[in-house]
Amino acid sequence: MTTTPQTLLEHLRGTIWARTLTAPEMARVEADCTEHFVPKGGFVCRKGEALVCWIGIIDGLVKMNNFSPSGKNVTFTGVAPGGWFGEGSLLKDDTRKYDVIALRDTRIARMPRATFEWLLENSLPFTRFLLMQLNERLGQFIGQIEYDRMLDVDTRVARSLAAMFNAHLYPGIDELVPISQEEIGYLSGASRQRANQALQLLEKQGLLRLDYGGIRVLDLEGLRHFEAQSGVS
DNA sequence: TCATTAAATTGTT
DNA sequence: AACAATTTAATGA
Repeated sequence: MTTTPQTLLEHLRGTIWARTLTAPEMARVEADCTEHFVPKGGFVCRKGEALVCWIGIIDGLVKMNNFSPSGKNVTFTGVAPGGWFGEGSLLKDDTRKYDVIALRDTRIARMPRATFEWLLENSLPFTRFLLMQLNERLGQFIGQIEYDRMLDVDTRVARSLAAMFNAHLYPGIDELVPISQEEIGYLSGASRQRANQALQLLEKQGLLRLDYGGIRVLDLEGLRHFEAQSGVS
């Protein structure tokens, strides 16, 4: 089983955006990126911190705590191995708008801001990747604003998983993500029991399959558009 | 290689 | 939250 990338370099070469870079561009990325370890429960970065890096997840799992301007709306977004985040604040030359917390022991990669901006100016495919990712996030937020019944745990679980797989699935990586149901509970703000219940519902609908220690996504679109059903059909 | 044990994860109450 | 059942990982013969 090839579950986790072993080295920083291997991971960088396996990401979606890296595959579109030229050799010289890739060489600089590999030279500039550094690897860091964050223990379970630790902060990858905190709200209000100065922005210095674009951060990617090599191994482990983190959650982003996003606060809406109104202050109360706390939305959990998980980032799985292969996902990168922080570009929004980097582009706006702003401080971070959220806390990022490791749900388990996690290894992260940090790309210095200068490298990020250099890529942005020199690589069109990289820019295109960022546009796609920003658009995905925007769609998430709109969805959460539009439906005020986002209280449905089933829906939240489905959306959380779909969001993680957007970044993870494309390059033909495994559709199996090693994440325990307890961690899914953390991500969607529910108890483990409730997460289990939601997952079983989603499995019944053929959107995913439950494995020991992991989830296998069968229908990403279905997950993304899943809505809780009020009645029996 | 196979059997036993321990640890982690999951399903249920 | 607590319990039982199941799966994986680890250990030793």
